[in-house]
Amino acid sequence: MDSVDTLESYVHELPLPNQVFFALVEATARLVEVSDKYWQSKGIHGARVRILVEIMKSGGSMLPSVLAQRIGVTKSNITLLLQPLEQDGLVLRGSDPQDGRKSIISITAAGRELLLHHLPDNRTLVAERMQALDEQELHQLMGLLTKLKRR
Amino acid sequence: MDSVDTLESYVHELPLPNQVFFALVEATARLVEVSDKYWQSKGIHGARVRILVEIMKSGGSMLPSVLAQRIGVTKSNITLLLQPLEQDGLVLRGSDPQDGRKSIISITAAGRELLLHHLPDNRTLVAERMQALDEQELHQLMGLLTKLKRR
DNA sequence: ACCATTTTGTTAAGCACTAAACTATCTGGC
DNA sequence: GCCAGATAGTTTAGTGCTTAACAAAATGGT
Repeated sequence: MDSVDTLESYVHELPLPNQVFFALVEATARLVEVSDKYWQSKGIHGARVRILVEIMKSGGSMLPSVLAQRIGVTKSNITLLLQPLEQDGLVLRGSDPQDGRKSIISITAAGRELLLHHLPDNRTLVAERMQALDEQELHQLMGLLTKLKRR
Repeated sequence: MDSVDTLESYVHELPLPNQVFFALVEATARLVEVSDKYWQSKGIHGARVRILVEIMKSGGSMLPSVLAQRIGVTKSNITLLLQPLEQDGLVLRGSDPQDGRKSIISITAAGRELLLHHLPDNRTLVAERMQALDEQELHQLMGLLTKLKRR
């Protein structure tokens, strides 16, 4: 078996772990697309919504740096994402009296309004796409993903 | 229970399908990062490797348009991805004598070389990160993902 | 045989993100 | 109390992708 045959068969005969990897990527991409398209259709920037949600989870206000870490983007990106949010009055920027470097970002009434208005629909939409799995299967999947994350 | 409490609890008490959704996104992002970092460390553009693999899967040559569809990017992106591949001599652009619009992209010996040299390592790396799951669990996960994709 | 329509690929402009360099502020060791 | 280093956030330049407008070539109905 020369190298040509080796490569040819190699790209076709995928080991199980790699098969699962590609299946994960594909399945997730489809679901993310559903969610993204929702926000897109409403003219809302999905990543900005995640900021609002994260602020809510932290009790209504938090630092840009923590925000960046939680959401998994760079601090420079957070700067760029916060600008229009502030402009649109969805978040408010305060300053930490103890530390002049820090900005305390808090969600406004308008920000909460946006979440209240759109988040349920978005989540329902995503949940609908998961209906292929029943509750027991969802728990099973959750367990496997948790295990995968832990290693 | 006023709207403030509603939103506050809402962001914390995530329904199971949405929990699973976020777990999927997170787990997949980690795995993709592993693979991406590999190509990055080798100074190779990951998306371009996917093109080479896809050409191999199609028997050594294919059209840019089909490539775009298989890989899941736009045709304009394929144009941009193919340019450096051609420049580096990893693919070759031929023309279809039957249809002057079409370009037939084929992988070169150098392209095959690149795959032979790097693909096994990359796949091993990804597979290692899946070792948290045994074979039975991998089959289980694969089954759930397939079911999820089908609907 | 001709022209409207479709298809293939490229070009141009723009968007979301990153990495690196920078500014401003704070901290700890002396 | 000072200053070297660390930390928070911004700015700038660049990357990878998309959408929209485009050019070239093929197709099909009349």
